[in-house]
Amino acid sequence: MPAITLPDGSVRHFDGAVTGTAVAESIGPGLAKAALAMEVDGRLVDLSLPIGTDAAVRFVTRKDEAALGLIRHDAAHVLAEAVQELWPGTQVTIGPAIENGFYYDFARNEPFTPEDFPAIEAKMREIVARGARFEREVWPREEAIRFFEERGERYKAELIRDLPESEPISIYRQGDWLDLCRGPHMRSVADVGSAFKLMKVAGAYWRGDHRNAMLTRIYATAWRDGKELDAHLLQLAEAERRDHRRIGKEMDLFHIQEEATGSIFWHPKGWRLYTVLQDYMRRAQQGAGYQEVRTPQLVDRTLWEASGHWENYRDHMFIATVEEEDKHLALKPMNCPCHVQIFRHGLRSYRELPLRMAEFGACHRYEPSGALHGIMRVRAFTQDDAHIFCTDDQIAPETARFVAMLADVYRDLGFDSFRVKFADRPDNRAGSEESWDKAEAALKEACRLAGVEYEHNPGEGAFYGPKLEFVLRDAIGRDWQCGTLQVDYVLPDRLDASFIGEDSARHRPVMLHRAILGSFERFIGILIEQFAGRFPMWMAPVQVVVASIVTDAEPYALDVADRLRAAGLQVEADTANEKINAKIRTHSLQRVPVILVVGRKEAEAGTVAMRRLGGNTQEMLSLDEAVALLAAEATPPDLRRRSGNGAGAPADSPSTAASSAPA
RNA sequence: GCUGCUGUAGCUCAGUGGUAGAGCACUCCCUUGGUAAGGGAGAGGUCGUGAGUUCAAUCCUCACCAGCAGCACCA
Repeated sequence: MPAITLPDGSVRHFDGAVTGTAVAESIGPGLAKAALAMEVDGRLVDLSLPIGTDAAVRFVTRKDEAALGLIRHDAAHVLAEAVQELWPGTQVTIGPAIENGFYYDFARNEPFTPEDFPAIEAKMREIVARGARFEREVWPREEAIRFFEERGERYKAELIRDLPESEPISIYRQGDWLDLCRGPHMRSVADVGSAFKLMKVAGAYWRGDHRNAMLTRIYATAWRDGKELDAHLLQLAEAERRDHRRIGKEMDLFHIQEEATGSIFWHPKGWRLYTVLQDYMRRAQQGAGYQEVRTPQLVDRTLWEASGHWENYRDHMFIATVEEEDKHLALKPMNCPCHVQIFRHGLRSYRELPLRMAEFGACHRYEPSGALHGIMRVRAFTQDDAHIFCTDDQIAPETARFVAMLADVYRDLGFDSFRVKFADRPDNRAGSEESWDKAEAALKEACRLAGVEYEHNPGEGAFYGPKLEFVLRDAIGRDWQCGTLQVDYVLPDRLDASFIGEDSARHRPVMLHRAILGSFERFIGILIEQFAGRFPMWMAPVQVVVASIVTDAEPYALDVADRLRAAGLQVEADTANEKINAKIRTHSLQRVPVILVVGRKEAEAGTVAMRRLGGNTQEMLSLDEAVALLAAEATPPDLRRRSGNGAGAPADSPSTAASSAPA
């Protein structure tokens, strides 16, 4: 006599086990028609599943977000059926729903190409139109293995073999086709609908392990209706429009060429961006009590052996040798061992702790060729790195202090919120279990005291310690992991760092590795995409262009540019033999935030006609007013706070620069 | 690194087994124009690199390099 509790709190009683379908029908024909699956006590299951005991039931309809996962998973089955119908002999493996869609990995000698997509999509639509019902069956394990092996589906057979004994072997049929699957599924393939699209083909290792065979994967996107599909495709187009590689080219910020793959040639405008950001970070660090240092690029392998990096990352290090000396020097892949060298140069007192040592550390790592990506993933990069040498007791306050600094920086750089992840011990790690216990507990406690809430990210810590990962969300909803804070008991021990305590005895400091941007290269890539190249005034590589209308106004245009330059602005004068329309167009496409137009009128009156990027109106200002206004807008947010902008201005008053950024 | 795709002018791209084309950008000339492209002329490429097939290769084959997508990696 199961009693079914519905989300509105009402309870329905049934004589004996009852399927979800029957429950839905008892509620009403509308729901019976709309229900795709149900949640029984919070677990998503097939409507056909009989409910034998009291339970809370919620029906999932197409309106429900949860329908997305079902549609995508069912669509994956439809894709697999379509492919096997078109190319018999292709082996199926797995095909999960993922963010925005699904994929299916196939084993086939001949890989698929996008040219195959129309045929596959047509076949999928045919299968959806057939509308076969999903039927779940539970098979004896041995029979299932034999069945798939006889059909030459050795991957499926392997999957079944590796399922735990307790797991029932469930098979879903859709018409003549069937697949091993945990479920749940909707009622029939017709529920998949038509809002799906095959996106790309790619290789993928069987079970994600690079030692295994490479399968051929088809990615697809699937949604509840065509409108959602279109919105998603639009979002992809938007991401492409913002691609930092495209914008970097368009705005002449940087380039990369074959002779230095993975390293960046920064052009003047890109380097301007870089130095503005670096200057800002330098001020932020000074304000937060860091001491800046600079350490060697080339360091003998013995130091990397001592630190443990040689053992773990030797293959990813650039090695330089000198024939006369039989020495192996490594281009430093990171800064921490060098910072320890400064720390241990001379006796340290507990009075010096916490000691915050910062470096814009230029590092080189031999990244695998397939990992390189524009300026986001490179082989030569500069970290906004720092190490805090402190005692156990100082971990919590230093964590709080760091998180506060990081939040300020992110806000100034145009990111209002971030998430935190807690990454704990990885499989491949240095240090004893005890030290890991201690480090993880200390970091957790520090988060608690600092009021930092985090998600768990198991097994993703650094090899020497657990870490907090700080994740930004950009203007179009993408996440970027940038900041990090890592607790390290291992390195101070390996490199024998110590300080003299109050008790006159030697003690080991803890090291906190931390970064806010991560690397300048990657972060600038993120900024380019975040702003789509339309930087706030203070970051813009060219802040103002003075455009003359007629030759007579040329001397005045040059004067105006000089005045702005003297006020510290990045300014260009455009006195080319072009119409003003063409100049406006050129500099708007270059995403220059402010264009000052000067003709005869302005030259005579000592004024400028100001036009802002994204607007199509002009404002007439005297030259003095314009210089004062633009210089104020171009002031970095931290300096604006410092100068106070008048007494009593709130520290976090919205910046004019930000408000002038185009919508 | 793995799988697949791509590589032609500064940029975006077309094209052919008989040694190349467009638009934009660039240079010069005309034009002095008031808020997203004024007109004309010119210059610019050993078709990623190296081998092979062929009477003949930018085009076909192979290798390498680089880029793109995904996977794997990311101290």
